[in-house]
Formats: sequence, structure tokens, C-alpha cells
Amino acid sequence: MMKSVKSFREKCYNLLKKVPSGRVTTYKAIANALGTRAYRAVGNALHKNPHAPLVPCHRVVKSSGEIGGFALGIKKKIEMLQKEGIKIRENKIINFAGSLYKFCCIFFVKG
DNA sequence: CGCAGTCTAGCAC
DNA sequence: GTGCTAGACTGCG
Repeated sequence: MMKSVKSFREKCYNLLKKVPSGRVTTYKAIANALGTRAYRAVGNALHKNPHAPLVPCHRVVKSSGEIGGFALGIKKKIEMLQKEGIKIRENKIINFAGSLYKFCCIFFVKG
């Protein structure tokens, strides 16, 4: 069905780009911000992430506080996050709640 | 701990 | 062009 649906993915990347350094977000937050429940679709879009350096897909983690996955490898994702100031133990974020970033502001302020 | 739900992208026919 | 499968998740039992 030739779905010219670039809105979903584009929005995903757009939201992700709004995530500041030293902060992380969850797939749910993105899906929720997009107004959908396709957490997996978000991860899928990020896996194919055409905006690799443009979109910090490594700043996206699971809602459980785990890293989740990464096209280049979980370890790489962790190292990148740690460099940004995020503390990670094994495959889980320590200050997850503290490093977690929400798209609330963009929904209210719509910057 | 395991199953079901939800959406998009890619491959096959 | 249409249909089916897979995938970086989440919530409930």
C-alpha cells in the first residue's frame, strides 16, 4: 500500500533529537509522544536508523531501565552513554529515573 | 517468567 | 502491488 508514512519515523527521530546529552528516553515515551503503542515500531525504526549521527539512538533504552539493544552492539551503546555521563551497570542504567528524559515539555510547550 | 498486543519496514510471490 | 514475517518493547497473568 505505498504508505508515504514518513511521519512516524520522522517524528521518532525528531523527538530523539530533542533528547539532551547525558539524558536517556524510553521506547514507550517516544511511541506515546507519537500517539501510538508501537514500542517495537520505534525500536525497529531506530534499528534501521537512517540518521545515525543525527539521531542519538543510543540514548533510547527500555522502560525497565535496561539498555535494550543496539545495531552496533549493546556494549557500544553503553560506552557512548557512559561518556555522556550516564552511569550503567552491566546492561542497566543506574540512575535511570534521573537520566530518564520525557517529552512532556514538547507536548505542552511544543517548542 | 511467559504470552499477547501493537506498528513499521523488508522480502517474497 | 499485495501479503506475510521479523523486530532494539511493554504490560499483564
